[in-house]
Amino acid sequence: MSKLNLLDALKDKGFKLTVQRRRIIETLRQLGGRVSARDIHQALRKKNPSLSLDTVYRNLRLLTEIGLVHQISLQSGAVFELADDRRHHHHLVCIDCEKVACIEYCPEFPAYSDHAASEGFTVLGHIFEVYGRCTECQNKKQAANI
Amino acid sequence: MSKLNLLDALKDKGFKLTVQRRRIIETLRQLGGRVSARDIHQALRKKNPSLSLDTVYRNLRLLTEIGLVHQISLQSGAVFELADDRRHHHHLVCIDCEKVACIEYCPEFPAYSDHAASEGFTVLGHIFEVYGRCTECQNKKQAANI
DNA sequence: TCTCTAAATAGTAATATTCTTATTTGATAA
DNA sequence: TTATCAAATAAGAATATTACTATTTAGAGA
Repeated sequence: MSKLNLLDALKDKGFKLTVQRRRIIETLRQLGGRVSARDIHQALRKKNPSLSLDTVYRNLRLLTEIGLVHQISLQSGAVFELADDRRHHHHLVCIDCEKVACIEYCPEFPAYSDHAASEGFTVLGHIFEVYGRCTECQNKKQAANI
Repeated sequence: MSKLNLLDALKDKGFKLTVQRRRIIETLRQLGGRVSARDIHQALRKKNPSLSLDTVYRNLRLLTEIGLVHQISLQSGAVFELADDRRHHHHLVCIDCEKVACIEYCPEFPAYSDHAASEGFTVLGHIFEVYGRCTECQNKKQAANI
């Protein structure tokens, strides 16, 4: 999804195109993947000192909920990335070392939208994260148990 | 999964069976679904004043990561429930009114474990949440736009 | 363009969650 | 049973995230 389409998508769903939202999306794109709310806030504060941290959080949550942004929950806090830079995907998080790997898989939309419809829900977005152990941490674990 | 099996599962994965863990699991069962870390902490404080809130958070995260507990991320904070009380399931969350509905669907394990394996990951658990709008909030939204 | 209104924001306060470090404890093996 | 040690905990400090409220603003329509 291009930048324009992102803004269109926001508008289509009935949300306003505020300057803050434009800037947050722009910054998500500029900084690349896996940035925290604080990262975005600090980057934007340089030129727009009045930007509220609350606004960053509020919009990241909104963008996540309507599927335009991916959220990755690490122990150290949440990080985000635009959902449009590559094919829709999710993440593997190592519970020992916090390493993140991309997983080229997404729970298929039709598979659960039917269930959602039966509950009267209109689906907008989702969060899907897989937890496990990476190769190195599995080996460490085994070595410790010898 | 019965209570004993839960404890066995913890042990099998190499985690210690501390009294705090037993009590947290026991409380999750007693309080039923969708309790917050604070709920659990307060319930246990009555009889065990020294229990640390940090311990509750740490264990809820661990239990979630290894798939024994479900986490639901609401705007007001995260709530949890044992994964064993009924068939494995997930949740629909209304982004307007925060209503939660159960969705009898889970991204099938084999479908993504292959992807995970190719990255060298051993899968332990996952978080899957669907965001959307419930019937009432869709109607409100439409009424407002007339 | 001007007005109007619900939605969004800024600033700050309040909570929620995680981190740090010294101490305790479950599990293992002698 | 006892010693040992990595894992887990308690307590409190530090961050992360959300809530509250007065004010501003995007978008719709006159």
